[in-house]
Amino acid sequence: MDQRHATALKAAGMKATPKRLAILEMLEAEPGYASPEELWKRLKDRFDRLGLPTVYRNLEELSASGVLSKVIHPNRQLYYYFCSNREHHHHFVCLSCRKVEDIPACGIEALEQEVSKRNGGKVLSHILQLNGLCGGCADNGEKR
Amino acid sequence: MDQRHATALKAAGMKATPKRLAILEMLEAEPGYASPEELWKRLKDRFDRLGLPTVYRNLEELSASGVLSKVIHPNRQLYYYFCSNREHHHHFVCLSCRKVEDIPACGIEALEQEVSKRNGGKVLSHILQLNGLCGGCADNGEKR
DNA sequence: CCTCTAAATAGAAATGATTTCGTTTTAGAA
DNA sequence: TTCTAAAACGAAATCATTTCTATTTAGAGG
Ligand SMILES: [Mn+2]
Ligand SMILES: [Mn+2]
Ligand SMILES: [Zn+2]
Ligand SMILES: [Zn+2]
Repeated sequence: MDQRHATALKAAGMKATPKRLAILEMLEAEPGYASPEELWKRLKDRFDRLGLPTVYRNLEELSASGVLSKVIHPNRQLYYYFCSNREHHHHFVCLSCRKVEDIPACGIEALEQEVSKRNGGKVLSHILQLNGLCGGCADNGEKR
Repeated sequence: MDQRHATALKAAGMKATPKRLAILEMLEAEPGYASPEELWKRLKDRFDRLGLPTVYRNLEELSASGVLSKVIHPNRQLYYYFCSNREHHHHFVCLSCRKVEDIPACGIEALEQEVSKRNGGKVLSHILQLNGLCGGCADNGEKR
């Protein structure tokens, strides 16, 4: 049992079930993001029974509680990844190999202030994602 | 017939059909974003026949050619809006009243360079969106 | 260790936004 | 006016995601 993940789950107010731990282990081992169905196919060998809705539900709950992160993908399907960096930061996502890399800083704070000042609005959240090709994929002619 | 929109369509290599012009007129009059079905319901009175797939198709094509913009919405459904500012810029989207406001500048360029330099990757596109409540909605206690 | 209960899961079925497809209509070039 | 590729129709399909009800289980409390 991975104590780190069990602790993270408890901190999020969630029970540390074997299936949740398995999902976290699998996504942590992954360098990039994965879809619910992919994770399900790879995990269901390790359990007598594992429903696809359970994977969907847990990924969403884990994402909502901040244990996992969700990708905003052009195809509008759901993908999740694991990032242990608790600081506020953003990610570079490779659309070819799915690798997710940290972006150390962003100038969002200035933008938020600008919005508040100019329009009187309130920024509740922001999305900043760079899409492209990572070093490896840019070298090959790959695309997509 | 709105010559500006007809010209924009021609510039995008698309035929200036009455339905496309109607979609553009309606979205331009809108202060915020709208869903395909909403637009369809409001437009089909003005045409003997107007199919929902036609609205979906045109919105997607207009978005792909840059005449319209697409919202990245938390509920993962499709929404589009019209913005005549041809400069590269981003938007503040109110999740309550759907208003879309321009964000004059962003610090993305520095980030892109950082990514290219550090990881050797190539940024093909980026998503930057601030979600929240606009001035009017922040005043009332509204949410959602 | 037991007990107990709210939380988690199973799995079949439903959902519904979006897309597909074969046919018909039309914009606009010639 | 003619002609053709593009656009639109609209019923049907798609399929990722969610819902629902019954069953199981994590873990708090004793
Ligand atoms: Mn990260
Ligand atoms: Mn704009
Ligand atoms: Zn890559
Ligand atoms: Zn608002």
